[in-house]
Amino acid sequence: MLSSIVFYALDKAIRSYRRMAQANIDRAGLDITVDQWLVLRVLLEHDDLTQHDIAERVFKDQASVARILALLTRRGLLSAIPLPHDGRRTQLRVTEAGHRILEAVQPIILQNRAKALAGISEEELALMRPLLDRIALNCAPTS
Amino acid sequence: MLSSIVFYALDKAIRSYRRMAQANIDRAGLDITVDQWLVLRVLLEHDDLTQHDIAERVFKDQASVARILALLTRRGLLSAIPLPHDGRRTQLRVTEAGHRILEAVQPIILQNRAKALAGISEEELALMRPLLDRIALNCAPTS
DNA sequence: GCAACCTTTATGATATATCATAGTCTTTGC
DNA sequence: GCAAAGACTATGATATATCATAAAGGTTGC
Repeated sequence: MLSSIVFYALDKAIRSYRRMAQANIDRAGLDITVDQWLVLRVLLEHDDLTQHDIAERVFKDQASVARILALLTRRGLLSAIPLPHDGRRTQLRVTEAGHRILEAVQPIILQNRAKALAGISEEELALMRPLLDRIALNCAPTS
Repeated sequence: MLSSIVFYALDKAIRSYRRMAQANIDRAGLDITVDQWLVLRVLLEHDDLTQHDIAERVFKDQASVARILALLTRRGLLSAIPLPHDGRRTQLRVTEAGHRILEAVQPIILQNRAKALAGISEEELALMRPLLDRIALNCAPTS
């Protein structure tokens, strides 16, 4: 039965990609994880998000985001300045070091994607996308 | 660019599925994780595997498998009897309690898969499979 | 038989995933 | 304005992911 192994293939594909991506970042001597990169990337474009907002965008848990933000801040890739109008939140800004590492990682990410998708056409990707979205939708808590 | 978001959709689909699957197992009052279930399921059919063999089958790390096995044993779902011909290894056998929980989880897994794939045809799945396999192959360390 | 090598397992360190909850701050209803 | 409700962040507990390595056992060459 095909359905019984689709999830295994899905899991294997995404895990393989993540391992390869991380290995290539490491190999370039860049000290950042794929997940940290993803969050930092989001903050580059939106610096007024709550942890919950960030979590939604990167499809993670708020608790995971909190810990990733703490790590990014500890590593000097992110600065967190208290917001005057809300004592709970902080203004998150990618630092200079953060910008540098984002720029250094960017071409590696593009290479990784190209390598992962070698031999797959845009048409095939276009076929796959709605199916993946449908699975996510089918599994969503509210549905 | 489609390629830039395929991995996000992939990640989201598999994470959504895993969350839903775990939630349904929890809701049924069954105290086991999806990963533990997966490993236990493999051991049901093959009880002569090394941790490395198991890791390959479930696409995990040997270290992860070692910890999952320790947990399964600690919970009484698995028994580990030293093998006489190799002092490093043990004979892993699913216990009675292990069999019971596997049987209880099985129908839930089937429901989960059905729910996740609602509205997707076998033909569409058949299209997706080779693409996922191709991604995994493209990302494999040796390739 | 022994040394070198290989296999297998266990574990330390760190990062992430998840749930639950505590602590703090803000908003809303009245 | 105050109390209740809600929003936001931090953190504890546990599980998994990954790399590296230690520890122990097995195999091979000689």
